[in-house]
Amino acid sequence: MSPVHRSPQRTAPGDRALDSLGFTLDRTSPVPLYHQLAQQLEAAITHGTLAPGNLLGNEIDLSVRLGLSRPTVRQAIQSLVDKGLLVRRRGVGTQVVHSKVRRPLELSSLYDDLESAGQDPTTRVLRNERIPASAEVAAALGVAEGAEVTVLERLRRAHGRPVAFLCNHLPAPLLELPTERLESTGLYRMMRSAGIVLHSARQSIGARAATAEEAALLEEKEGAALLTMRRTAYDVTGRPVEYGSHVYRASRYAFDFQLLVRT
Amino acid sequence: MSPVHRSPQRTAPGDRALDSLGFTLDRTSPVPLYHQLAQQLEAAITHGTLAPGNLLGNEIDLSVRLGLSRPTVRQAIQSLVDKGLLVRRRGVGTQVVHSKVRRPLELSSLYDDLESAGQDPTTRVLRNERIPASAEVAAALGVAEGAEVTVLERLRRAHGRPVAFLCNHLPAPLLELPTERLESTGLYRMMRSAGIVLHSARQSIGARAATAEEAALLEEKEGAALLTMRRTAYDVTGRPVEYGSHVYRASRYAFDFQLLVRT
DNA sequence: TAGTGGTCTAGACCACCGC
DNA sequence: CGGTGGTCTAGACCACTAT
Repeated sequence: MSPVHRSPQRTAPGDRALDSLGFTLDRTSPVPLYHQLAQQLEAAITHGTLAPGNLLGNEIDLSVRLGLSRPTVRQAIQSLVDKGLLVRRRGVGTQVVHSKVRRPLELSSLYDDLESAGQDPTTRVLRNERIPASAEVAAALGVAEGAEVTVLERLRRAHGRPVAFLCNHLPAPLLELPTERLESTGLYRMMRSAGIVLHSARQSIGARAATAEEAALLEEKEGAALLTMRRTAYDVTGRPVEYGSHVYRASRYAFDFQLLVRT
Repeated sequence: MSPVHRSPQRTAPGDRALDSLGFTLDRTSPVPLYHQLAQQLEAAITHGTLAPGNLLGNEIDLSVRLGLSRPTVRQAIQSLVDKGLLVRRRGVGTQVVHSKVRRPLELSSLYDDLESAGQDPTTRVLRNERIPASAEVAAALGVAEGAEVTVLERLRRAHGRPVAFLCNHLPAPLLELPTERLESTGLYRMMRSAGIVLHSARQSIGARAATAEEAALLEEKEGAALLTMRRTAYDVTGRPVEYGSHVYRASRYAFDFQLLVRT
């Protein structure tokens, strides 16, 4: 006479695939329970164990089966809804979204710099010095004109061919940027390990024709279409910590990302 | 001997500006309490009543003062953290982010089509008919090649001058798209009022040189740099509902948005 | 050490959906 | 109508930060 009664395995397509999944929760772990659950659900979705359209089963049953409270289960589910992997509908249930929708995780070039820098693509530092801030840079970084800033110019290659020219400015007192580490580690990783916690960035993506210098550097013809990106990044205190001005070879690069619709 | 004791008004800069704010909560309203609170907090931030750097006061006090439970207050605060308006730090408190960080709400061209279509910018429909799907369109929309799709070609102007050429394909059975309504209402609004609930979109932004036809249409020179955007939009069931292929005059248009860093 | 947000529990009632 | 997620409560203990 258990308080929970599992209905006789409904084999209708797209139903309760969760029943047979073995979830393991470690209450001694420092990882929050809702996060452990979310990770395992996400893995099950990624591996196809939880197929698109599958219902997750109602939250009450789920919490009883897992030995968790309902709010904790909801928190796990909510995090996957926020990632776009699950959809909740009142009166219906929670189901896995169809696969086409969730292939590229999201984000744009900030992610690119943040994670994949110095990997498959190689980056060569062309310039790395401290100079007085120009009016434009000073305004973007919120420092006084003439204040010392670090200027960085880098050429990024993929498969041996140029992809982008990156110019970045940072307040000089913020951190040291030895060229060797920059080439192997990537700018954002270095900022993070220097204790700088990023909060957000404002970006503007545009296009224009290549100048003669840009063309030479990127192995394009003068006047070729280039993709441009300007960005100011802020840390959690709201202080601007980086101002970037990048140009990409449009013939070899595009910004790919996913948008979730705010409901 | 009240269980909560309010420390003597600290007047240090950036502290407890919330004390004097009058929040009104209506328990008979269909609007959730956490949402009412979030809206009023957001308004206070937007109007500057809650200045950047201001601490919000701890969640326990706040919930007592408002007559709400702590989880409800947390839910309100969390929604503003997700929007990038507030920052929480354990052991410190919750504070308003600095203003530069939060100027443009976020989103890119999906928002543009979703909200601002048919407003200041005017849109002229150049083509609106039903045709058999090409291989490319069929693949993008997940329909059979040759299935009936609606093709839309529009020219968008701002301040009387061309800004973008928009080409969209939709599964024909999805909805009716009378040209007159399209020009006044915008595509996404029409989809929404037809009961189509959007979930997400995959986008790719690139650049290339203008063809002769595009140049003529957009009042640019042949070979001028254009910004391009390709997008597939999905509804909550994961079904593709729109495939768009847009070109923008780079000299008069850029994608502007804010990224929040996933922590 | 005191104060903050982070996590978690065990209930409750309601609104919406599909049958 | 029964089942689902949506909202809300009133506690509890823990981890981190600053002083």
